[in-house]
Amino acid sequence: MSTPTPTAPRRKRTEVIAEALKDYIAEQGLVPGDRLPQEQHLIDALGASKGTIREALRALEAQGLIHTRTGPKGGAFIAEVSADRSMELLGNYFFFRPPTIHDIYEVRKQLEPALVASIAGLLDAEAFDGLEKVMAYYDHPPATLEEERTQRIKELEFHLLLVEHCPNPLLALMCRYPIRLLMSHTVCLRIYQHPYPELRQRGHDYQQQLIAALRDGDADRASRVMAEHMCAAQALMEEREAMLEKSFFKAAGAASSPSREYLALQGHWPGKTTPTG
Amino acid sequence: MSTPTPTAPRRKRTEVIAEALKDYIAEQGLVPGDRLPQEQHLIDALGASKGTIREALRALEAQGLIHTRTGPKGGAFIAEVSADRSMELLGNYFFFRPPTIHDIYEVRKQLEPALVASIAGLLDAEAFDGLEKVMAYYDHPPATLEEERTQRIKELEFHLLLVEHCPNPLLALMCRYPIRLLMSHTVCLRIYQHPYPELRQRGHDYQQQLIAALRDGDADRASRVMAEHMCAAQALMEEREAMLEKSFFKAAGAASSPSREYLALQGHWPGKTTPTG
DNA sequence: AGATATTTGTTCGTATGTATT
DNA sequence: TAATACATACGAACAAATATC
Repeated sequence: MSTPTPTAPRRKRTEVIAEALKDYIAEQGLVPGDRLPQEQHLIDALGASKGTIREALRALEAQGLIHTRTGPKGGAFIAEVSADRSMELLGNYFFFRPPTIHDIYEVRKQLEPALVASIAGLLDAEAFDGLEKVMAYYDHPPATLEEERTQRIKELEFHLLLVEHCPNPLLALMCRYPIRLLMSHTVCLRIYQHPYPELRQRGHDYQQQLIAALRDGDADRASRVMAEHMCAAQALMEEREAMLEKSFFKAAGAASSPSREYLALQGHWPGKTTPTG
Repeated sequence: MSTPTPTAPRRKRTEVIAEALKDYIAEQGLVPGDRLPQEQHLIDALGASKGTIREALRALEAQGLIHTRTGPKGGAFIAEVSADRSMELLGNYFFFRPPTIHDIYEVRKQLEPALVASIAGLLDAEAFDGLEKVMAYYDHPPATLEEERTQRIKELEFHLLLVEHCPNPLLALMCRYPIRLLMSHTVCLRIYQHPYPELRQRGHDYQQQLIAALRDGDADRASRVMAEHMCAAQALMEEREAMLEKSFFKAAGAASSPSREYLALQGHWPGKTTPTG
């Protein structure tokens, strides 16, 4: 009864085990916090060696599905995949297909109005308090370029705060991701490093109107304000992007991230363990 | 020298290696198709054992970042993460936060009008041909319940075809995912198994109008048609969902996925609720 | 087509690290 | 502190796949 799987390229034992574990989780209805059988048990039950089992567990861990602890009472535990982890994984998809500023705002423009509509009437005093606290970071012109950049990031955090209250998990993640993209987008970081009084001023105004609408529980008005806000921001950002492209057209060396272990691949490795018996 | 770093959970060697490899990929500017150093080289360069290296590679593979081949000229190759893989990983996030039909349509309603606007004028004869070929599956009332379900799936495929032509990768993925969700959503599958002449008829009409608008390269009209289409579909689906919920309120056994290895070993699995036996 | 070399895939035995009791 | 239970890591050997001759 060995289904030959016509075009299948002979799946690795590790993959099969990983899928078996996933199925097991679904089948048993395991929920976050539950523990998987221990390594030795899996070895016996699946007839695979420790190495293979561990590779499978590593694959699940990379997907954020489990995390492991050592010691008694340790083992592999089901985890609720975090939004951060999911967006990190999403980032891999876009690594070789980087969205442009335009692409990102095209999505924000569609989704964030719906987002605020969905949370109108759901915010409590604490939520409004948090929003206003963030807005305080940019209710005044920045004194330095450093503050300029901080203000831009805080403006984006304002939007992330809104997402927190969205009852629609799908809409929430889809709103969150473009915002995170902007926070780390190279072009944005360049744009954010230049003075841009208009962007701050108009953004702040819109957000005040938005809060007013949300306080009234007026979903439609909130939605309209956000739509305008997004359109204005898109226009300003794209205009700014074009300006920057013209002004310096050379590829500035990317902000050098601190050198890490991979440097060993090029020669020098902090002699950790010399495995010379 | 009491507790070295109380908050640091002491990262596993495997994780460190996995990150090192990721950094290496970024630093070296490797692109899909490029090969990573072979196992033995990594073992030497990173001073880790074969098992550890392999676990790290497995983690990258689970993320869709690499795939490996055996034999001469084999090794670990950089892969372009596929949309399918990304959506699979996204599925993990929503596993414990399942969006409702309403949630899904709320997103589709916002995004798909923008989608068709973005592809107006970009479709060639072949593209229109493909769209009409799919529509042929449901240009007539279904004869059987089986055909009923097939027609619903084909309608969704129509939308997936549109996505293929979207130049905005972010928008494309975000349109694709809700559609895939509907294709596998348990509630949808229940809904799709019941006759629903109106849904088919109206959907087909809208799609014809949509194609006409796209042929004219009229982004605005295409967008409006899609918006109406989505609103109508949402209303019909939610109404239908409510009906079904009333009619039978028991959880029908989910369509069991094809038996995998673990089924053969099911006797060996421990029960879920075995508290520290 | 068949032999061979190269490279990953899998297993086993053992030792170490870490958290619970 | 010691004993225990569990994951983590190492290394050597062997198996399987596949490109090349």
